[in-house]
Amino acid sequence: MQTFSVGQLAQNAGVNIETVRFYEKRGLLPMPKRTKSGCRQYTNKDIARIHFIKRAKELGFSLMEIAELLSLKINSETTCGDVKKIALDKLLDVATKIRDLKRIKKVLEELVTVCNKDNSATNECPILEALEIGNE
Amino acid sequence: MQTFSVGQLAQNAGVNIETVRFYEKRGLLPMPKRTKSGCRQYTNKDIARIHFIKRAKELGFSLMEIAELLSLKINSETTCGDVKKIALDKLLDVATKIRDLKRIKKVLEELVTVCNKDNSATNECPILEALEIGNE
DNA sequence: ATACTGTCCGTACCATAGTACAGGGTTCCA
DNA sequence: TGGAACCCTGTACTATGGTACGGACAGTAT
Repeated sequence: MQTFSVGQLAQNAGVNIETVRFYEKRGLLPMPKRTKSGCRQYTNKDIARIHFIKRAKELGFSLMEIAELLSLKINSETTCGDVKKIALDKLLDVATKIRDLKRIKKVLEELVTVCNKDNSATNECPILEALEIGNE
Repeated sequence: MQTFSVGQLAQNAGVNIETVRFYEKRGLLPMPKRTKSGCRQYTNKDIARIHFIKRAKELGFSLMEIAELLSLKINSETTCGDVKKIALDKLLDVATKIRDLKRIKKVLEELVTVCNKDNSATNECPILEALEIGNE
């Protein structure tokens, strides 16, 4: 089976070498086999694992949560329901973030629309005023 | 005019005392007047300013950007257009964040829907499988 | 042989947004 | 007059997700 050095793994997986070691320290990557001279030896599984980590990060999981997911995976005593629960929690988080950002977006849009005078002094800028007045 | 100690300001504005001093260090709050004994003396304006900061944070501005907005306000040479530009930039950011999160949400929803077996071992969990297969 | 590249490890550092704490001084009230 | 409660400063620490660097080996190329 093909093996990779840490540099090759990093290249293939699209991360930094330092990041690979960082992930290892954080328990996201298993301690790899070493060559006689002590260099890390990786396989395709490790590339897949880094892809998994990147994908999970895209999905809004923190490294700690990803470590959790990966440990669930290793420890097969846990059920699919456990994983589902984590995903559901995350779904809730994401939904909340979207809701909040939409509110933010709306205010910004209103502000930008109002702010049409390009050369008025800022002490009468509607953005600042709106933010100042708009606090509860 | 009524004045407030740093503790009272923190209380009224809903932040920590340390945060008030932290904001001062970062240039978000002006250096306040001091009593003879050296205690900071704040006014309603400072409360409003912290509300402004909190509001702007809610709107997705970083402390650095907020400092920028606040300095624009003080320095009246700058125009409303400058402020508008910052807000427009932020609007773009926010729109991107919403788009990404929606994508994430969709994937999570699909995953959770698929994951209906509550007692299957994790080595056949569709979420983990989907994440592993789902990398490009 | 020696220079170059890659890897090793540990440590320190980056930004962000604070929080905590040590070791003092001040103010207030009984 | 003494203690509680507040304030002062500066520094160090938290978490997150890495990045950078120094000094030492290893393997390869010319």
